[in-house]
Amino acid sequence: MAHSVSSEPARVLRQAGLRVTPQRLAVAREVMNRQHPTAAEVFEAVRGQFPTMGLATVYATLNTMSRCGLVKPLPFADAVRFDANVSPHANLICTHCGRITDFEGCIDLLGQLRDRTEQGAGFALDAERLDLYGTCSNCRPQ
Amino acid sequence: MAHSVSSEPARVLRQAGLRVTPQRLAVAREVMNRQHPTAAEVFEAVRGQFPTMGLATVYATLNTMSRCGLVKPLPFADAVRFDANVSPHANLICTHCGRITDFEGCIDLLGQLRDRTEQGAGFALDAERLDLYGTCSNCRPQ
DNA sequence: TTTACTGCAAAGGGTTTGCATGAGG
DNA sequence: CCTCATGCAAACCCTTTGCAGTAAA
Repeated sequence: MAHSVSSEPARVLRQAGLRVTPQRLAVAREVMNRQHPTAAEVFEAVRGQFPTMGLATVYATLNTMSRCGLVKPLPFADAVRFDANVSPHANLICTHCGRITDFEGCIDLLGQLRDRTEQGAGFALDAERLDLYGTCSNCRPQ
Repeated sequence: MAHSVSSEPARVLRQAGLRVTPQRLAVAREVMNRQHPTAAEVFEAVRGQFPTMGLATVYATLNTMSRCGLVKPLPFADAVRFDANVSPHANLICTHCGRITDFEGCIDLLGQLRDRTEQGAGFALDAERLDLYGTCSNCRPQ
């Protein structure tokens, strides 16, 4: 890779036409490095570097990034989580430890889904949210 | 069918071990007859029959039904919607008219998903939420 | 310099809670 | 009868809004 890992968020922000502020960089870094964090979790992680930063700024940044397609908001019962992976995939949600991991091994099935809804219901598929609830490998008996 | 349509909700409630009150019957009827309503929508529909009924009672009933597996809560950005169809299916969400319709023609794909997550990530799938965003047949140009 | 982001406080809105009353089994 | 549902109001908490100050480009 030509760029350092730490420059990735800056590049992504700039490319979307957004102003690159230190606060935004921190938020972008956290949302990209963590697994589907909430705004509060990003806030907690970021306030160490910017003690004066407000939760409203975190929301503003995450909403701006959502509007630009850089992250995808996932409403859950307790709060909205933000997914930095905006390409088609499934979210594996462990009901024991709560961890959410991306699963890419089903992109072809999402393609089939597109055909099915098109032919079966005349529905033109644009995007999808696929949450799979169950038990992850760490939480299984063996 | 042996039972009248109107007795369905009562039977479902009783079978789950829940007390059958007139208010609960009304809530159960609405959530089963409507397409993924919010608590507020159920409340609006039910208050015609029970003017003294409170929104808190609607929430209490829907949460009780959720706990018993009679409905499935679907958190969205604006509010939680309740799905009376608890068997595996996809929710077709039209981004133009907002209508949400069930799509059952993908149960086999959900089965494949189970195998994929099992073999690909050691993940034991229990339940899923599949929301498909797009344009429904009514909203398409022909 | 211009435009947009930050930060703080207050408001908004969906959902829950507490408690007294009332009804189902 | 005993337990649980109802109804009302207030509280909760996540999220948004308004606005003055400030920094990116």
